Amino acid sequence: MTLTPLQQEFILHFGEMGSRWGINRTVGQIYALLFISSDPMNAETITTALSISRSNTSMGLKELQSWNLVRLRHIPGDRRDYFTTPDDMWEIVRTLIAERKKREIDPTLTKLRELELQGPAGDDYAEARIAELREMIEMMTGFYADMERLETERLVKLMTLGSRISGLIDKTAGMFPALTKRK
Amino acid sequence: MTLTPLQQEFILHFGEMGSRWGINRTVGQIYALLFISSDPMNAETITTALSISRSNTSMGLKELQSWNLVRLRHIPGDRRDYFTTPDDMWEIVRTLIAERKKREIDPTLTKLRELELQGPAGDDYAEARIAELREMIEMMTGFYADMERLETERLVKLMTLGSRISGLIDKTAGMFPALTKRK
DNA sequence: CAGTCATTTCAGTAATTTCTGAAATGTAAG
DNA sequence: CTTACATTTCAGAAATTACTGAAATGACTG
Repeated sequence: MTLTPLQQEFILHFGEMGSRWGINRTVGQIYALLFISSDPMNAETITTALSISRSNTSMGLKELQSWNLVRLRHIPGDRRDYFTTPDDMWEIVRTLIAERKKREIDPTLTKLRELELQGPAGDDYAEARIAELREMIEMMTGFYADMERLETERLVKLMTLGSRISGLIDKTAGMFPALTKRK
Repeated sequence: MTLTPLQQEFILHFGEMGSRWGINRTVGQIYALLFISSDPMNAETITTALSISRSNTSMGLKELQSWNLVRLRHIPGDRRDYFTTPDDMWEIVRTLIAERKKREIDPTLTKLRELELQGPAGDDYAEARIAELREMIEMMTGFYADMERLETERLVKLMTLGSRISGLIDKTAGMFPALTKRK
């Protein structure tokens, strides 16, 4: 397994970015390798391609599976596990956002609700800030949930609307009067 | 400086989440403390409130300043630096997204463009994947740039529109025929 | 069911990150 | 210019995270 210079550079970059993305270097590299490889790969191939230990590969793949970022494949007559990333880029992005939300936002939303349930703590400012933060997160996760339900086709349309979105939003003021009342 | 149980729990949670958010525990705690405190705080107060070292506070505040997440304030007759978080939650969210984009996405976008400029590397699949990834990132950052330009009022409207946006998007097909042609 | 191959687990080590205390630097006031 | 803080820097210690090799487990095959 030899990598082209292009693959090398791409993989090394993902490794370096890993820490910023909340994964470690090897996990980033494994993902990058699978992402730019047309065919599924087994653990042994990954191990030699990246010059890491077999056990490291195993743990990295486990991590990627926990993120739902890789697909397990099998080849007839070969009992090794093969891995790929989805072909569809939108599927990848959706998974990534969903998983990050699950790890980075949901626990905090839960905690904030918990704190509010504990009732007045005699600290009006803190309580108000916590409520405000919770409301903000709820609004954003609510919007995300709506977007998640849209088919890719419509999502693309929305994203490419650009500045025309502005006028569109205003038009809705008349269509849904209930929306115009803001606290 | 004594913290209420509510403050304590909130701060500890932010500390624990810190690593998932790409900051360390004390940076998370300092931010949390400032966020739920009505008045600006100086480094010494933060240090004792969180039971950390003065130097750690200094470094943490530097980090938060590099993220643009805190504001420096001064009190007449007091030459110490005081820190707060913005009152406006939307400002906080905008900053957070902008900074994460800068750290987590922009470097990769740059690298991908760089790789494409290096010309054909004789690996069609990898090249196609890299181009596809770049296009996806460009579409999303482009959309983000558009959203960033919207005033908060309109952004709130859009976010609360939610799935009702769907029908609206379809209507635009007639309004802007150019948009309907997708590759 | 014995042998072979694939994967996982795990204890120890290596590498990295975070934190501290002390010293250095900066800064305003007298 | 000196004193009195305030803040930053930085080398080493502490804590955490990542990685490896060896052993254990699992799973198919003949």
